Amino acid sequence: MASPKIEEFTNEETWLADVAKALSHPARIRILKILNEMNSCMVGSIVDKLPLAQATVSQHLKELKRVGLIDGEIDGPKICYCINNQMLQKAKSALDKLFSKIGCC
Amino acid sequence: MASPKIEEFTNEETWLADVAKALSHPARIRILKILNEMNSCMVGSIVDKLPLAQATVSQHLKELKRVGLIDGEIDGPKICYCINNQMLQKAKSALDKLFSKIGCC
DNA sequence: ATCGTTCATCGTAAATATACGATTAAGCTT
DNA sequence: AAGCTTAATCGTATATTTACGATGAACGAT
Repeated sequence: MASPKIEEFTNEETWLADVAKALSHPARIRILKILNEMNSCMVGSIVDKLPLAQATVSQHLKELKRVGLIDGEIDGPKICYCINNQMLQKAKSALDKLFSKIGCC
Repeated sequence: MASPKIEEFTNEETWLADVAKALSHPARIRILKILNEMNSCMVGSIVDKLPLAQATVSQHLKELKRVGLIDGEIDGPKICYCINNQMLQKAKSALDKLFSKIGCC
C-alpha cells in the first residue's frame, strides 16, 4: 500500500497545524502586521489599534507566543513584543513545502 | 497616527485567517498530503488511511472545501476529491506576503 | 510606602470545533 | 424494485476558543 493507515499524526503535521491555528484569527494576523509596522511593540499600542479588550489581546499574544511566532521582552512595566523571524521562516518553509505539491485531478 | 484603531478586520485578513483555520488540524494537513500522493481521491481511500471515522473525515473534507483548498467531483456513487491548485497558490502568496516582513526587535 | 501604569491571569459566558454512531440520499448492479 | 456501496448529514457529547470585566502582580515615579 502506498499510504497505509496511520495510528497518529507526525510531529511535523501536528506542529504545522498548530502554527496554522495560531494564524487562524484575523486579530492575530493583524497583530503580526502591526508588529512589523510599529517601532514600539508594547501591548498597549497594539490594544489601541484593535477593536478588542486588553484581556483579549493579551490572550491572542499568548497564542502567538505559544507557537513561537513572537517573543516578548520585559522592559520595565511594559512588555516589548516582536516577531520571531527564525520561527516565521520555519513556518514559511513548512507551508511552502506543503503548498509546492501538485493536485491529483 | 501610523496605524489607527480599526473597527473591523479587512477581507484579506479574515480570508487569510480562514484559510489558516482550514489548515489548523493535523488530519486536514494529512488529507492534503494524501490527495497529492494518491491517484484516487475517493473519500473511502482517505478514511482508510486516517485514524478517524468516516463522518469525521467527511467533516474535515467539508472544511477544506469550504475555503476552496479542495474540490469534490461526483463520480457515480463516489466523490473524487482533489486539491485546488489555484487556491493553494493564492494562499501561498498571501502567506508569503505576510511572512516576508521583518520583525521590529 | 503609596500611587499610577502596564500587562497577565482569573472567572465566566457564549460560540465554535471535534468526534462518533446512526441515518439518509444517491447511484450502481442485479 | 431490492440490495449494495459510497459519502453526506443529523444528532449529540465533549472540548476548545473567544470575548470581556475584574483582579492581581510587577515596576516606576512621587
